[in-house]
Amino acid sequence: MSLKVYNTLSRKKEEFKSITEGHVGMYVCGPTVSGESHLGHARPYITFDVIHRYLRHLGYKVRYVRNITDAGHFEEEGREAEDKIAKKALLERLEPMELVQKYTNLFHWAMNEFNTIPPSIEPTATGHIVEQIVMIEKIIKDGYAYVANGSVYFDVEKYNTDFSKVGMPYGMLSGRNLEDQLETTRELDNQDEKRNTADFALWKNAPPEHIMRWPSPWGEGFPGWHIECSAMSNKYLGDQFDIHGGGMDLQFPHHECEIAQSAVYNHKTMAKYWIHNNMITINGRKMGKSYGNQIMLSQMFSGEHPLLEQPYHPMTIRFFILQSHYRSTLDFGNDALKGSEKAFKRLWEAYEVLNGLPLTVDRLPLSEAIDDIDVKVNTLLNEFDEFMNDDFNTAKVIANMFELAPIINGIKDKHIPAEALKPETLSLLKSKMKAYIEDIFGLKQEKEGGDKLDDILQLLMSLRKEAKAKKDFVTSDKIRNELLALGVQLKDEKDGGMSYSIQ
RNA sequence: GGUUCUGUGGCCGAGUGGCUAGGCAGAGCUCUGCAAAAGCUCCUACAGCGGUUCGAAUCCGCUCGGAACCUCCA
Repeated sequence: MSLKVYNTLSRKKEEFKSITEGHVGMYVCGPTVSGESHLGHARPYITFDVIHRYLRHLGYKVRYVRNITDAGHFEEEGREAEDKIAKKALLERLEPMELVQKYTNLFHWAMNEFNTIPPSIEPTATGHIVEQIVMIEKIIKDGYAYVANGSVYFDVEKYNTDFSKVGMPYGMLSGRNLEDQLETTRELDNQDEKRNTADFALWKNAPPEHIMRWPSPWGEGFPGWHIECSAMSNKYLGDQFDIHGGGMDLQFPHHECEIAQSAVYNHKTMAKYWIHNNMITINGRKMGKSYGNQIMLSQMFSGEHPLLEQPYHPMTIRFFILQSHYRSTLDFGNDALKGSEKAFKRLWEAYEVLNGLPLTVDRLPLSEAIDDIDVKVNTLLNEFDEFMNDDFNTAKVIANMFELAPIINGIKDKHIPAEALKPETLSLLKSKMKAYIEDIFGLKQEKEGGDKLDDILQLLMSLRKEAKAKKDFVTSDKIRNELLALGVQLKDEKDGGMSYSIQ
C-alpha cells in the first residue's frame, strides 16, 4: 500500500516516490508578515503540518522549508504603487523590521498554539537578497529578463515560446495558456516599462519613499514577489525537490512564476508534486483581506469578534480543519466550530479511556458476536493507513475514530466485555490511536491546569463520594454544581468511580 | 469575458457506479438519588431536467445557483 497524492501539475492522484530514497524535500509558501494571520492562514500550515508529520511517520527524513516573506512586494503598477510593509510602518510609526518582527512573533505564537512542528528551515526574504540577485542575473544573462528603469522584468512570452518546446509552457500548473491571458489581461496604466502585460517583476526599482531597499546591479530596489521562493527553495532543497505546497490562490501567478524562474535557472520543473489546499470560506466567500471578512487567529482564540459567539480553542480549530479534506473548501460557522468542539472533546475522552484500559485480559471462549467486534476494530484501524495514503484523507480517518469510540466506551461501561478484544487488537488499538491522534494529527489535550489542579479535584471528588455514600445529596450536589459553575464537570461512573473534564 | 472548481439531510462535512461515512443539533430509551457523561435506537440526503447503464448522488449533456483565479492574497 503506497502513498498517493493529488498533483496539481497532472490534476491526478499519483503514487508518491521521493527523488532521494528515504528523504523528502518540501517547500511551503509561508506568511507575509505585514499583518496578523487570520483563520484562513491556519489551513495550509495545519494541512502541511499533518503531511509533514505523516511523511515522518512513514519513515522519511523530511526537510521542510517554509519561508517568511518580510520584504515588501507589490505588483500594483497602475494603482498606487506602495510597499505594503513600508506603508503600514509609517502609519504605526514603527521601523519596518520592527513590524516584521512583531508579526513574525505573532505568527510563531499562533503556530505553536496549533501544535505545528516548526519547519526545518524558515528562511526570510530579506536574508536572501544576495541569492535572489544572483538568480536574476543568470536569468538576464540567459535572455529571459530585461532591465527597464532600474527594474527587471521576466520575459514571459520568450520563456513560453522556448520552454513550450521542452514541455514547460507558461501556465502548465494553473492550466491556462498564454494566448488567452494576453487577450484577457486588462489594460493597466504605467505598463510601458514592460514589454508585455504578462511580464512580471524580478526586481523593482525603489521609489524615494520606499523604506526597504537594497543595492543591486540595477540600482537600489527590492525583489519582486516571486523570486524569493525560487531562490530559497533552490538553495535549501536543490534544483528539483519533492513537494511544493501552498494555498490554491497561489497557483497563479505566484507558483507559475516560480516554475518559470527556476526553469530558466536550472532547466527543471522545480518540484515534482504540487499540493494545494483549498480555502476557508465565510458565508460562502473566501476569507481574505480584499473582502474584509477575515477573523484573526488571536480573535478566534479570544472570541473577540462580532462574528464569533464564543472563543475557540486552537485544538478545536485544528480538529475542525482535519474533519474536511484539504482540497475542499471549508465553510466557517459558529455551529460548525461548536460541533467540532464537542466532537473533539468526546473523541479525546474516549482516547483517554482507551489509555486507561488494562492491556492484559484473561481470554474467555468467545461468542461469534463478540468476535465480530474484534474483526471490526482491526478493519477500522487498518483503514487509517489506507485513508491517509489516499491523498491524506484525514476526514475518513476521523470518521473511523468515531466508530471506535463507542466500542472503547462500551468496554469501559461494560456493555462490551473486556475480552471482546484480543490482547493484540487492544494493543494495536492503543498504539494506532496514539500514532494518529497525537503524532500525525498533532492533537493534544485542550485542558490545562497540571498536577496540582488534578490533586485538588481528586480531593473534591473523594469528598463527594463520601457524601454520596452517606446519601448526603445536598453536599454532593453542591460540590458538583459549584465545580460546574467553575467550568469543571464531574461524571459519575458505573462502578462508583468519578472523573472530571474541564470546560 | 477567459480558466478551473463546485451544489449532499436543520448545520458542518466524507464518498465509491450497486453494499446508501462521520460529527453537531433534534427525538425516544438504558444506566443513575438527580444530573451530566456514556451506550442503544430514530431522523436517510444527494440543485433541476434529460441521457448512458441491469443499476447513478457518483459518468455525459443542458438549465439554474455558488466559488476561486485572471490584481496583493493561504
